[in-house]
Amino acid sequence: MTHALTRLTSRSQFLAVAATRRKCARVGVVLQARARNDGVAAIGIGFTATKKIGNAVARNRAKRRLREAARAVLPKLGLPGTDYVAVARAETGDTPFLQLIAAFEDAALNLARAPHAQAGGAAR
RNA sequence: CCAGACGGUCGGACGGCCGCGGUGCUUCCUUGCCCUUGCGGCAGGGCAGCGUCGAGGAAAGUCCGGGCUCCACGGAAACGAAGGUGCCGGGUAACGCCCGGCGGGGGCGACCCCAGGGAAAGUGCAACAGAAAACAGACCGCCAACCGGGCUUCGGCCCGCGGCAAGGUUGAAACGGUGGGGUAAGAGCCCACCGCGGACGCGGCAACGCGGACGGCAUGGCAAACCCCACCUGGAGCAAGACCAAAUAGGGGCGGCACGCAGACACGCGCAAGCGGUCUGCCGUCUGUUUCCGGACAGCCGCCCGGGUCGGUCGCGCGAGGUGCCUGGCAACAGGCAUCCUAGAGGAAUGGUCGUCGCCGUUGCCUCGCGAGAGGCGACGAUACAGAACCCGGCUUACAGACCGUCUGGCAUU
RNA sequence: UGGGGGAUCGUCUAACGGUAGGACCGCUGACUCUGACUCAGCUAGUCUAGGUUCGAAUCCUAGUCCCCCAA
Repeated sequence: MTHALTRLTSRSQFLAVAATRRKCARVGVVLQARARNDGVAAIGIGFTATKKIGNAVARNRAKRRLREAARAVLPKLGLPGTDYVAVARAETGDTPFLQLIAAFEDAALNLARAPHAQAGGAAR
């Protein structure tokens, strides 16, 4: 089954995902996840690249490659109703693309195995 | 052929597969409004299909100049503060930019570099060294002609009053330089040449250049020290600004309901129960510091209005525009004609990936050649700087490489 | 995006345009049986590149990096 992808844009959305502390780092990508628990099945995805990656050209290129990887992976392996944030790393721009996709898949599966409800409703 | 100078152009190509943004048309779905209720009209949204367009020479740094928008000011000018610019002429909407010229410096040369106004308006600065660092002065020195004194072997010697600024030393810099005359020794004291200043003449729009009577050396340096002079500048910035406009809270208005308890009444309506009215006491909150006393507010629901946040729309792509030709001009540039319309995103599109090729470097093999080398095939590596964010004119900085034109120096050949 | 400020030994700081000074740290030596304290000495710096000036940490220009403010 596949689900529609919606883009995360605002700072508050990124902070909400980061606040769950659920992340998985692989070569070329750090993936964060947060279950929204709002009944909407769509998968949210946001991309970010820090200045450590390089200049604007390098940052945009890293985000574009992550978008392509997310488009290939998340409709199959992403959990419905979950927001993901993909963080670019220094090697994102020149990792072979198949390797980048494999890393993305591995990270998505790893986050899917972890206890789901606890991570999302963690407002303590 | 080698080395170099200047100006300009480009800055990977093609093809699969999968995608993104704008826009036009079409089918379908959908929201709101309007009515003449119809596969109606208007405005908008969405999926899909087809067509079409989609980063740069610096998009960068944000160092200048403008457009545009809002704010301030009645208009204009002058003065002042603060900041900036600074040879002359021209170009430009404007500029700290560009072009041409002048002056100074560098290079054999093509050519390159220079914040390059004023130091006789004033204030100030120059460590150390040195006698002295800017109204000159005299440390080491030089002199013994004049005046005075002393000694004397009668040649002269010494001292004082003095004269001098040539020589020495230091320094980044020492009050013109060289030579000769002159003198007691000296000194532009005199002369020649050089340097400097320079009335005036000539050329040039001007900066300035050429000549130069005469002067007799004056006016040392620093203004990217303060400063003086001339000229320029109101402030903020598209996150400017304009419009539409949730939920919640609060403001204003209208309507409806509610408007406590007890007591009294000769009040109104009603047959009555009762409802309302007036008065007194009590109760809630706030307030005048407290009491007394006085004042104010009272709750709920619905609708409307204006402000306004999240959000959205516009601003936002026809312009000091590009290209070609002609005309004027040394040029920057200007004018005319023709022709073209060419990105508009919003965490931010213009790509991701694969293949083939090109280009460059290293290297291996083969062929040709006496040789320098040339060609072919392959392997590996590299393929730059960098992403519009309101727009335009400049400057600055970054950049693998490729190409074109003009010119200079050298070598060879004719 | 716009505005403002800064850069000096490893760290924190001084320095009218004239030899870059101090404190802490580090190292060496002395003192001590040893360590600490103390004393003496040493090492080490003007962000980068140009320019003005006789001379630049200082003045000017360009660049690099950092910090702060508004939204």
